[in-house]
Amino acid sequence: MKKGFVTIKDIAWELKVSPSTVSRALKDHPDISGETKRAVNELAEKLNYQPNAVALSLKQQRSNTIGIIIPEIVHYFFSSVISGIEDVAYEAGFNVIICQSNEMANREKANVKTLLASQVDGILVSVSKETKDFSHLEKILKNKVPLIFYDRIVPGFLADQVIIDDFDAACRATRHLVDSGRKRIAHFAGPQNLLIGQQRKEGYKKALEDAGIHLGETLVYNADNFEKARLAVLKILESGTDIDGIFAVNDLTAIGAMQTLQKRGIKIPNEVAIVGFSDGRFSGITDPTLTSVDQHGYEMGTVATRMLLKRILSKEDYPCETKVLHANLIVRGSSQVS
Amino acid sequence: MKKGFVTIKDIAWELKVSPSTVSRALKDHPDISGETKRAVNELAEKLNYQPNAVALSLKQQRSNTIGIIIPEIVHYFFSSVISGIEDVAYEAGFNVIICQSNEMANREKANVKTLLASQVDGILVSVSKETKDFSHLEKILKNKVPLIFYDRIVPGFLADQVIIDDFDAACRATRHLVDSGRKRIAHFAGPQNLLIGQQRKEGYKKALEDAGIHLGETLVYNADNFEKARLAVLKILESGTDIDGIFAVNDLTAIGAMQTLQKRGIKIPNEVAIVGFSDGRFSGITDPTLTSVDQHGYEMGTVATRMLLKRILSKEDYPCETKVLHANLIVRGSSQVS
DNA sequence: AAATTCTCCGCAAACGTTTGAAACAAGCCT
DNA sequence: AGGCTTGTTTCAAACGTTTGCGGAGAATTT
Repeated sequence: MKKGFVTIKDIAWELKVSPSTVSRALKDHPDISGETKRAVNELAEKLNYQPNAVALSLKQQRSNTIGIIIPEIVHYFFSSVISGIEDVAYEAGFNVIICQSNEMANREKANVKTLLASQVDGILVSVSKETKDFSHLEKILKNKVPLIFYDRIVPGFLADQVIIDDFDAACRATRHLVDSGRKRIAHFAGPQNLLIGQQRKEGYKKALEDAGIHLGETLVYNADNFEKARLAVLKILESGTDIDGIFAVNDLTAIGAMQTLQKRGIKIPNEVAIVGFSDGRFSGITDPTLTSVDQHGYEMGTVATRMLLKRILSKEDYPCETKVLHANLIVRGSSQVS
Repeated sequence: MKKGFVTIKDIAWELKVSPSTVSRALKDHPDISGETKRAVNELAEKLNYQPNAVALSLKQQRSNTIGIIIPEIVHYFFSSVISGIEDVAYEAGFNVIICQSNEMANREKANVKTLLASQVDGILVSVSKETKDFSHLEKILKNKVPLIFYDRIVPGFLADQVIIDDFDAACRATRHLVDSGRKRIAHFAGPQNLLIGQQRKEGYKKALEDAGIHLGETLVYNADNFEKARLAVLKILESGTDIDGIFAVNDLTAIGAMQTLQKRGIKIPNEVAIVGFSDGRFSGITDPTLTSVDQHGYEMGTVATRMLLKRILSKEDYPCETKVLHANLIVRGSSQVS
């Protein structure tokens, strides 16, 4: 009464039957007479009865809740992953608890603790950039809670995972530049201690090799944000280096490069074509619009969640799975001479 | 054992004491001898005991979880609100369940149901654009669950709320244009059935009146996205309407306007100055950078959560509160002749 | 008429934890 | 010795729900 919540007991008391009868009536158990069922359901409806999910969790040792650990929700990619997760989870009757690590290892550790204490039935993790030690993740498995990595995985860690084929996507992005006739394509690369940084660079190199363009790393620049891109472009211009295309590790970098080039009067895409990678929201608002790789965050969320639910609902153990999602190249104005 | 979780009973059994003793020992109850306490804590540590949050919730009729209903997480503003909420909530030992309404009324209704079933201790709501009927929100209060509105409120609904002073912010944004010498300032307005649409337009009109510029609504255009902004600008140019400033209802609109003007060779900010509103992520990557209003999403999240926690933790009832946050105008290149 | 089956329902235990009250032992005061 | 207090521990009930088992009564079979 206190909290204003109607319980099975309230209904039982009102109808002068036992709680067990009410429970069974509500779930259409064959042992209960039609008469009783009708009365119970009617009253439940009238009193607006809502089963207490907490009590249920305790009873059946299953919280019907899954936990997400995510680096930073403010990124378009990650928030679309969340949307995918939520949709599948709610569809299956699961709640979702979201924890942000904010790219900090100890925060991530605390998140794991929180989620385990909440008795989540499974956890989806994208590890923070800072995470070096994985004992907290091992603790998850030790507690027999299913764990799925999405996007940012831990190489060698035995768990299900769903990732983007960064290498292939980078390769196709670069090939697109090659196919449109570019020969001197630069790469603005991300940090090489991160897998995505490596993979995207390797994809770039592979595409060039395949095309018989032997540049090695002579046109690879270390630039993974707006400002660094600006500086890299200035360096290119000042050194008189000849380029006719740029494949950037992310959209912000691509946009920084594009603007700096434009300011110097260089025409995009005619003189230099540009391809970005994945940050989603920006590609439509630049001028010209930015060719980029669509990382399919939403799809990644749905796939990862389905893998998790499968683990949760299956009784027996089965080997770890890895799903590789293919990213699409979305060709827009920055690489297409119209 | 099954789930790999250590319970108080396991510890009790191992130490041949009762569960109650263990429970009290863990919370340093004075009734328990130092000897026992030490033994219990030691074993708990060793076995990696984690209190079962679900059992706790059931026992103390408090889940230590708060629910958030949010229109769409992918917007920068909303995701920063979430960050603010999370930080304060976790600080206070509360979990957070996030539900997206995706701007759909019936989805929002389902969210309320989910959250109530999860026995959340309080709910933070930003209503969807579609919501016309508020019975589901009333149900929250009927169940004596505290409810706080943030950003998108329901006028006349008796609940705590925290909002931005849109009127004032719009007024200051417009005044900034006036102060920099602009006389013919257009407003690209949002839908007038939404409060923010109205308020921002009124703020615009107020600033002009204050400055003795009597334009009425002659320069108000209905445009609240990238494409509509493009069309509105074309209309202005074709009709030969003279403008030297634009205050747009959001950043995307501002950017659409800016690009279209630039394509026609009009210099920003020299010929037309532009001010946007709030979408956060875009303002730094345009050329010139975009003057805009910072909505302080993170702060809104923290403030709203503190209000909620106060409600949850206080025993007695007190009148509803409304907190109005002031938004900052961030002056950048699009309105400032350097 | 007795034995069996069927229909419907309640009892009690369980999930993990907390907590008021009771129990027990030991030590102290009359 | 009986009555106190003091210190430590256990008992039992409770939170809301589910579920195996048993039981009462009626209907059916033998």
